Amino acid sequence: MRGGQQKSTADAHDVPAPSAGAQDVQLGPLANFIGFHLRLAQDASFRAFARHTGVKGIQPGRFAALMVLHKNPGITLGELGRAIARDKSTVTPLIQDFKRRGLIERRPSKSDRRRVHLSLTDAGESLLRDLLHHAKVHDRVLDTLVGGKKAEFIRLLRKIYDGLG
Amino acid sequence: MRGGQQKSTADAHDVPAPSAGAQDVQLGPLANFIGFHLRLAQDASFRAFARHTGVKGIQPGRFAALMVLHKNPGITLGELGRAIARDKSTVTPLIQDFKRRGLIERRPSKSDRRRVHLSLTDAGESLLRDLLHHAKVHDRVLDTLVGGKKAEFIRLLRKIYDGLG
DNA sequence: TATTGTTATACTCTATAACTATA
DNA sequence: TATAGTTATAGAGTATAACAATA
Repeated sequence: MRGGQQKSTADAHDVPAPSAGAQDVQLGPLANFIGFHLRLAQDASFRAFARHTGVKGIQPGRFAALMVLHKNPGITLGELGRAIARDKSTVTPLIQDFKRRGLIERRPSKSDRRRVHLSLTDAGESLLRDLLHHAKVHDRVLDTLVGGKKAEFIRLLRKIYDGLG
Repeated sequence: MRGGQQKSTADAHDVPAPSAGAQDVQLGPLANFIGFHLRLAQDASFRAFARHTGVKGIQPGRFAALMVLHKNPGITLGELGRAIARDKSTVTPLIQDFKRRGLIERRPSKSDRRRVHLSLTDAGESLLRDLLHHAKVHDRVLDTLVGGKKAEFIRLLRKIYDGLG
């Protein structure tokens, strides 16, 4: 949360864990709000993921973008933005950064010269594979925490973002 | 979430909904990652909440801080930071903003003159009640989406942030 | 020496608006 | 007129480090 996010937490002191030291703090109605717990869980998940991959300077949002590029070679900037729910003006600098790092190729469309088709380079694919490994390790921890309820849990999460969209 | 969030979305054009227009986009392993869905759900929830309360310039993080202040009058800045999992240097400007808006009172501790005890003013309590109303409306939507699985769902979210902390 | 809170600073993510070039 | 992408700019949220006051 994507928010707002934070700097590289990979080598940071020790970022306070959500709810750490909050034992003696009263939460009131908050404790019964799905949105509140959703925020804490996402925050924790983000930080944990960043501990794995932050070293590479790639955070969850970037990772998702790379994955979309991998699975949809030739996608345009606008399509990518819609896929990851970000404005095109947010996607442009992201793409520029990827380009600067040699992770993607830009191929101008022949049929519509306004468009640019994007795809991962070998370096991009390689980095993605590496990130995927870390992401799997990370998500295995989440899997363990969620236990046998994973399918149900994802179904509910999906209902939330489909329902609120 | 993380991290970084966005500007007041209350009166914005129409913020792209997560996964909107992503129908034809392939997600690959992402589709099976809890962390990915968690991020989308939190993003959607955040935006929906901001649609309700963004007008007041209060977003989920602020709301949570106000609630903690309400339920724990006299709490210190550091304690508040630990409760909402944010560094003290993040909390200071937050508190200053609350103060500027007349939402809180600062009472220097007698026993330890480094500390400052914080509590909501009448205006702060009033705003909180108002926000609480909006939050309830918002969370009722989430409740509906999640259906009878709410307790289980919150339990899993809590396991995630407790387990990753 | 250690802790509380402030300040200075910097970085990431995000968006709106205005623009260029195409269509 | 409408759309794809860029640029300029701004704001929110976050953190690290250095600091002053106090313990």
